[in-house]
Amino acid sequence: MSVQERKERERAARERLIVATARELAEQQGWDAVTTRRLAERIEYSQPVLYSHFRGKREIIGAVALEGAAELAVTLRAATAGAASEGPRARVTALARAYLDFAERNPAVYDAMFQLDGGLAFAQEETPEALKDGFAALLETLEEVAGEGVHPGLFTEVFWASLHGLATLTRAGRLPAGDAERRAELLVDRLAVL
Amino acid sequence: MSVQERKERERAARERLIVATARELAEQQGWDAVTTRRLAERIEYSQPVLYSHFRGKREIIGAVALEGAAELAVTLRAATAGAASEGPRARVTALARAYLDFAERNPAVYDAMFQLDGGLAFAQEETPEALKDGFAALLETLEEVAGEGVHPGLFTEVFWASLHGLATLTRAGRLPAGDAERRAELLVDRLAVL
DNA sequence: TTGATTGTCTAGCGGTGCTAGGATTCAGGT
DNA sequence: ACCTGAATCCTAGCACCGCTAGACAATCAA
Repeated sequence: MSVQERKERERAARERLIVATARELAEQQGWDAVTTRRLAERIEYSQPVLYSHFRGKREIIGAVALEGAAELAVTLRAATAGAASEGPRARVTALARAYLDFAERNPAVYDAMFQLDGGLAFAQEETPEALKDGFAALLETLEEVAGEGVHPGLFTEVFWASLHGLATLTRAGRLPAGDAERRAELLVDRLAVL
Repeated sequence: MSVQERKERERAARERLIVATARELAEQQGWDAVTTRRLAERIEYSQPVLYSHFRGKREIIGAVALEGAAELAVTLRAATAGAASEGPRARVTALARAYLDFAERNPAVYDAMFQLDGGLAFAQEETPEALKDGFAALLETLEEVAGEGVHPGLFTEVFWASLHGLATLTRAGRLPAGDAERRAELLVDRLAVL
């Protein structure tokens, strides 16, 4: 029994290594640079080993996305908890800032989650828990500022989409980088009902 | 002279053919299916011909993006002009609807403009006119609902980013498809100052 | 010790964007 | 009408991609 368990541990460790290496490489040089060859070389195994853990590159992206979603949820909750005693407005501002900050600091992970195809299901039954939890973290803070007669889930979707638009357009150079903070403020001011 | 002119006309026609074919292929089967080989085959020339018109695939995407930007500007102006006499609120709603509708109807073109790398400059001096004009079309309608003391350009950026977020997340399956209309309404309600 | 199972690798397939260099066509001068 | 040089276009090939078949070595059960 113990031998099997050790093997399973080693296998799990290698899988974590693959995901961590893919993420690292993507953050360093972009997802285009994450090829199966390079990835295999970095983990010091041959290419086919990757396929004994994941169906393909897309599933590796998906794994990075899940990891990122869990981190994002933690980050958002920490940010709103930090502003817990300062009223709803401060909480929402902190939430928006934390979200945009996460997207800026982890562009490759953010892409894996929301831009690339990681083969994950969204907004459905079979959506992975980590993703649902990320959305839940948003909802927890936003439901109190949704406004009367507005469905909190719907409001969260709109708020999230707006943040997502800001994050992606800013990072893709479609919006001037300097005014990011002012845009976020304006968004919070208008969307949140205080 | 006339010979040279004819050649130049033919060359321009072929360039239009390349862009139109790339766009068509992208809308039919996605940008992944737009390979230099397939594209060359469809226009009935060999691959290297593409490179006598464009530096590479990225520039072809850029050309499609410019075409799309011009169309988007026309579409948006037509939509707001159609609601010209119905007050600012109707105009903004028409604008938002037209934008989201464009993104939904022309996903490949929309991707070329805002998701993919077409090698274009944004929000800068050397930004192509078509892109500036697209932004101008948004601004024309939105500046009157920016609210007092809010810079119209900044407000337009925020509004645009929000629409962009809705468009991309919806199309990528990250948001449930059914409630698109309600989300758009909520967004307009909150952002526009009437 | 043997035989089967598991794990890993080498080698290779069909595809990608892109380009060097040769063949062909054609305009313009004699 | 013919030659010549330039412009045009294509064949063939490079290095790389994601992915996989099949050989080989290591490990375990009997």
